[in-house]
Amino acid sequence: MTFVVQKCAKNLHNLVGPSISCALILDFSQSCSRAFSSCLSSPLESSHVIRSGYTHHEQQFEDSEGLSGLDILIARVPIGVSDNEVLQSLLHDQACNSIQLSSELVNKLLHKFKDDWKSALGAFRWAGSRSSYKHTPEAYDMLVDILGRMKQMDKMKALLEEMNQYHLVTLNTVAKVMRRFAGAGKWEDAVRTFDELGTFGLEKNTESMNLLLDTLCKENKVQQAREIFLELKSHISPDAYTFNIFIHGWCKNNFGKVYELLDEMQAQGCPPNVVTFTTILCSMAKSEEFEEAWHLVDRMKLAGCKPDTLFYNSLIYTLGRAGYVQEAVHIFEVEMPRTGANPNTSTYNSVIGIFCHHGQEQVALNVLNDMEESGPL
DNA sequence: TTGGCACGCA
Repeated sequence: MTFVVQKCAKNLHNLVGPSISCALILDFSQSCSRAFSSCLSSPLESSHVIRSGYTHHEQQFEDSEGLSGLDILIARVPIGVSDNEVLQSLLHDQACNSIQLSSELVNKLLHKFKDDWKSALGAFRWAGSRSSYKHTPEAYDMLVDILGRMKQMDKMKALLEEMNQYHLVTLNTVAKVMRRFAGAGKWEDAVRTFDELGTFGLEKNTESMNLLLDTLCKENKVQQAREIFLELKSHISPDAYTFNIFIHGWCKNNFGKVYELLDEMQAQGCPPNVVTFTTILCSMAKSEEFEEAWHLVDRMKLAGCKPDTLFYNSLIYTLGRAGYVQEAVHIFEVEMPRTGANPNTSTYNSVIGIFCHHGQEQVALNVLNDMEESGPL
């Protein structure tokens, strides 16, 4: 929701100037808030709502008891001390120890401290020490992610071992651990984690292999991913996901390899699908390789691959960037309805952006009106 | 488990 509001705010600002757009933005974002009020239950979205100034929604959808408990806890966590000091401080705090804990409250607490691993870990240990409370697997996963993001790799590994003792490690946990290792420049540790999957009671199969390969490719270790894949492929068969992960990886630095892989996919009986083509098209548009992009679109048509909304979004964006306004509009107004691909928020935003960029403010406003009346909200 | 969005900030 916040994205829609911000984007529309920007578009409106461009269209009608700051003073008028403020009123429109307020009105529009409030209608968005109402439309999305039923979705406002996660901590992330709630905090966005507060920042936007719509505190009444927050209060409406929070458990009032939970909120006050959360407020007390946050206020009682000392700043700038070790995780153990946080734990000790909370243990000796009467107000905290009379709070009724719930998994929702603990999740919100961890979310609040997502950028402060000492507070997160201290508060997590305190909650876990309460006799009537047992941590959920989700809370463990959140803490794993926080520690990894803050580059506390040893603490993250220790927590993983602790989870393993309680049989709480899932593929989701391992995925977070591998991503955080790779993000910290320790891709070998990510591979090691995959190798040790069996010790967590998990299987090395196509799904878990894809997770590892995706992690490596997203960290620009495509060549390493490729070598690992060549070793694994005799035991684990690849699928369309596997190939598209590599397509994405090579798209960031090597179109030659992308074309090689397209041929390989065909040869291996795993032909390129709409995800494959969308990935490549996006990448070509970003590097302004428009001629290549049109060839790719032709290739997709020849392959009989059915376009979907995300593909059209990418195509509209590409046409817009190449200056083909009429062609982009044609896709939006004719091709998408014809093929039954429903426009989503991004589709509208792209079209509005193209008109704004070409000085056609009134047309952009008309599209915005359509969006409010019959759009994807 | 594959294709995502936008913003502001440093």
